[in-house]
Amino acid sequence: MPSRLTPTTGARSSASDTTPAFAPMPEFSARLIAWQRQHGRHDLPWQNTRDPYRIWLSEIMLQQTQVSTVIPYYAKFLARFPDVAALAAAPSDDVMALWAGLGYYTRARNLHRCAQVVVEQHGGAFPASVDQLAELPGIGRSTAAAIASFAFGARATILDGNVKRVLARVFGVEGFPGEKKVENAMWTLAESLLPSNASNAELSGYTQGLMDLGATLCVRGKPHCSRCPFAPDCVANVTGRQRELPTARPKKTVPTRRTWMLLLRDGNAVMLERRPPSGIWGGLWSLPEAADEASLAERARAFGGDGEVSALASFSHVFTHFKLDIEPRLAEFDRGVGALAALNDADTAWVALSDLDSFGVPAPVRKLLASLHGSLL
DNA sequence: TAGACGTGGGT
DNA sequence: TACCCAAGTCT
Repeated sequence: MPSRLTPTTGARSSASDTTPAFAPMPEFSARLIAWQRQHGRHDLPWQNTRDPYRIWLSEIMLQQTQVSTVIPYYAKFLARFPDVAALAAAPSDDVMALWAGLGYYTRARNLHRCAQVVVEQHGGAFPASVDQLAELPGIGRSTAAAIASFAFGARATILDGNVKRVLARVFGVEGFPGEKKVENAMWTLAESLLPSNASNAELSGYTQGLMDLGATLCVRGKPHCSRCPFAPDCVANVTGRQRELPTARPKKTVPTRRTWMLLLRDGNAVMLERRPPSGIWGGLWSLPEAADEASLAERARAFGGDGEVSALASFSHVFTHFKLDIEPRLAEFDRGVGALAALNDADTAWVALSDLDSFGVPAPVRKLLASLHGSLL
């Protein structure tokens, strides 16, 4: 029986609800499972295991982050924290230091908290249900489904960027998927596509297939439709609208902020300051900042310097939602290495440039310090 | 609910 | 170069 792939507009009960309902494709899951078995990815570092800890760790790292970026971090974490108990027992600063450079640092704080909750409230074993998983810090609806599916063979759908792209194209879902209304429609569609009578292994393969199809064939730029199992039925392929689906995010001009950073140096050591727990780079160690040149000089004096600062090359760092112009200023300090440690407190640390790896430092700040380290050698 | 929240890779 | 955005969650 050929399936209907066009939107059945106006099929909803409410007349004011203009969201099109999409007819399910009965053989969608079977086709996807078969494709995944033969053409999907089977050798990623977090595959070929049912260990919820390893699966959970990978899923958190993979949130908004590409596979190639995650791989080295995943290896580092697993080597240092082989199980959830080891992670739960670690000092927060160690977790942040290991996460530094991966971005979205709330994930690291939630990762640590989640490990502690699993140990203290679940006896060290991750819960098997989607609902219980979704109650844990840092685990939302999609990640809960991924963990439950991979670790326990649960019947639950993910809805990540891959799935949104696949659904938008195959079923012709219009509208920016970041918009709540569109996302809700996609959740409903994704739920309707889940296989009804599948084994645990098939359900894991189905979930992996959704990700693999989006990541390897149904890619953003130029999808490889000739190899896709859904090509004959895909709305985007049939109508040549691969470039228009999914609907792009509305353009917005990103504002620019400016900050002055104090590079207080004493010999081979620099002073780091702990950032507040929330906001950009929350909980990381960075350079002391000020909103203008004069305030920075004032801070340098407060730390015991003579107020003389020299300009280093300015640079900018682009975030998703704003651009940050950074004005680094160098101030020399001369107390001698032995006296520096006595100046440290919970939020201040004099650190040897060679020891930066043991602190969680934002990527652009790390680069700035690395260039200084290089120039001192 | 829309905005905050990083970084690096692809085009 | 500049722009887009990736295995999303939280508030």
